[in-house]
Amino acid sequence: MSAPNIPESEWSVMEVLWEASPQTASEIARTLNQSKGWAENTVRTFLSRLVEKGALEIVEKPGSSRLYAPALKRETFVKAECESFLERIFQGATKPLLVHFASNARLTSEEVSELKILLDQSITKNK
Amino acid sequence: MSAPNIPESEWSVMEVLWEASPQTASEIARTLNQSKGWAENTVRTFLSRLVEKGALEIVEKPGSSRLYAPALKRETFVKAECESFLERIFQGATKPLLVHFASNARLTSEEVSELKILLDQSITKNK
DNA sequence: AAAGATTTATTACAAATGTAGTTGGCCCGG
DNA sequence: CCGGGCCAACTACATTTGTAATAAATCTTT
Repeated sequence: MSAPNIPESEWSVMEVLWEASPQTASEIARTLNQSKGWAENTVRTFLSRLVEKGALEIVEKPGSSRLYAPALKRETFVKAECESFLERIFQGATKPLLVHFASNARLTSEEVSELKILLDQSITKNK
Repeated sequence: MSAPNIPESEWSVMEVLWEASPQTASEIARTLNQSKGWAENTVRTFLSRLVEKGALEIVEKPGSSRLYAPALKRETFVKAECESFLERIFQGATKPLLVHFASNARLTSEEVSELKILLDQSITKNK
């Protein structure tokens, strides 16, 4: 099961749960009311949609409110989003993307060193 | 005027015009029919929507078909898309983004050298 | 000028997204 | 046992996106 496609507002809901889970709907709603000003029912709608899409799981707690938790790791979603972004904007070519972001980055020299190591490792580990 | 938000299919239309412009609707439609299988009217719909959004300009040619051309450079759109992506997925932090893509990249050593130079330049040019 | 071809404009319509409101149960404190 | 609250389910409704079809205007060619 790969990561389903998730629109922006639902993504915000996921973030809350990746931060801490499981949580009840009203906990999540409270958080998002603060950060986004969304009404409780709005959040509940997003929760349902996310469950339908298989992005969230419900933990039924007999006798008390349900708990929601991510069905997939953030990693997985990030990977999917990155791929589609790369495809969409840079025609799948990683280098121009790196050029773009590297040109606009503000990095410390430690960060740069770290990235250089990664780059070296990425040298044609093409076989 | 910053870049309007453009959905995926409209983006494809833009790509055609960034490749070569100006072009008539039917030329564009022919191209996209080949690459995407879209009907001529579909393409014409996207063209109108893009004009409304201010992403395309019409060059009226008295006595012959109109020509369409991008109102903004691809660059500008790419920049906007990149920013929102960075924000959305990496909370605005460029380094993790670079790490992600660098880790998955397949690059030649020339490309790596080039990128290293860019990285060096990005070292705290913070003042 | 009439018919056909081509362009442009208008309209359609379903699915997805953003943003809730309303209704029906169930539990708790009087 | 009754009224409030909270939770879950269902319904609502405007916009945007994807995907055109149809109608109207225009140009072109006998």
